[in-house]
Amino acid sequence: MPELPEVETLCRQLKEILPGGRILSLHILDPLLGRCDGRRLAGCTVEAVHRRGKSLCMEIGRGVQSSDQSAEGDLPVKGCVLEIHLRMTGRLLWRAAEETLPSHTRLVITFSTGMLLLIDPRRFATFRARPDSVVPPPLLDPLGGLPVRLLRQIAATRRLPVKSFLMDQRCIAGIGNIYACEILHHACLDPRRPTCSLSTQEWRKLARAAAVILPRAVTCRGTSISDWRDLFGVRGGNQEHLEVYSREGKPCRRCGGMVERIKMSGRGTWFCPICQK
DNA sequence: TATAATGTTAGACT
DNA sequence: AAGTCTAACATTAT
Repeated sequence: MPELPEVETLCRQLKEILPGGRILSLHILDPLLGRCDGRRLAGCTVEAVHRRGKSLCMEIGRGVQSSDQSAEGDLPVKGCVLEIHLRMTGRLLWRAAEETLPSHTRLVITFSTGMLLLIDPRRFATFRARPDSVVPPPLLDPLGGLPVRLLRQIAATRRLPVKSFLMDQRCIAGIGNIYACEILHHACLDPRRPTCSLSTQEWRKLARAAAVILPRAVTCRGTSISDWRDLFGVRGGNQEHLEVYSREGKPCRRCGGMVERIKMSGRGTWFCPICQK
C-alpha cells in the first residue's frame, strides 16, 4: 500500500507529534512483525523521525532513568533506530485517547500524548531496532530529484524493463507500482523498454515526470485507491490525479487511446500503448 | 472459487 | 559472476 508519498505523509505527520516524546510502553502483538524488547525502550525519548525509501525511522535517545547498568541482554537502548516498513497493507494510526484496538493491530507504542498503532491485515510489515552504530548505505531518494547523469550511467548496462528498474529499491528508493506506472505515463515511455535503451533526453523526461508526480502525491497526502489512510485515518487525495493506474479499458487522458493492463514480473502494469513509446 | 492487491527477497535460472 | 526472473510470504476483497 504505501510508497514514498504515503510514507512521507506519515513521516511529516509524525514529526509534528513524536520528537521529544517519551515512550511509556511498546508492545508487539504479532511476533511475525519482528522481535524487540519493549521494556528496554520504555522511558526512552524519540529524538527525531525520518524516512529512508519506504521505511520510517524513529531515532531513539537515551531515556531518562536507570537503564545505564542494566547489562543483561544486549539490546541497544541508548542509541538505536526503530525502523518500520509497512510493505503491502501496513498502516500507522495515531490515537489520542484510549479506545479498543482495531483488528489487525500488530504494534502499540504508547506515549504520554497518545498511542501509535501499526495495523496490518496481511502481516508483511516489519519492525526492528537497529543500533545507531550500524550505518545503512545511502539511498537515492527520488523526492529530491533524479540525477540524470548518474542514472544514465547506471542504466547503461541494465537490460531489464525500465519499470522494474524504477522499482528496484537498491537503486532508487521509494517508487512502487502505482508511481512507476504514473511516472512512465507522464514521461511518455513504454514500461517494457529495456533500461539501457533510454536516451539522455528520455532520462530527462523521466526525471521531470518524477519531479511532478511524487511531490504532488505528497501534497495530496497519498493515493487512497483502496485502504490507504494517513496517520489520523484521513483519506489522501492523489487518486484524483492518477492517469493510468487501475484504469484499463478507459481512455488515456492525454491522447484518448485505450489504457492497457499487462503483467510485468508479477505486477499489474497499466500504460497507454499509443502515447507511451 | 479464482484472482489480484500500493512490497521484498531467497533461490533458480541465464 | 552478475544480472534477471519467479515463487513465496499471509490475508482480504472482488
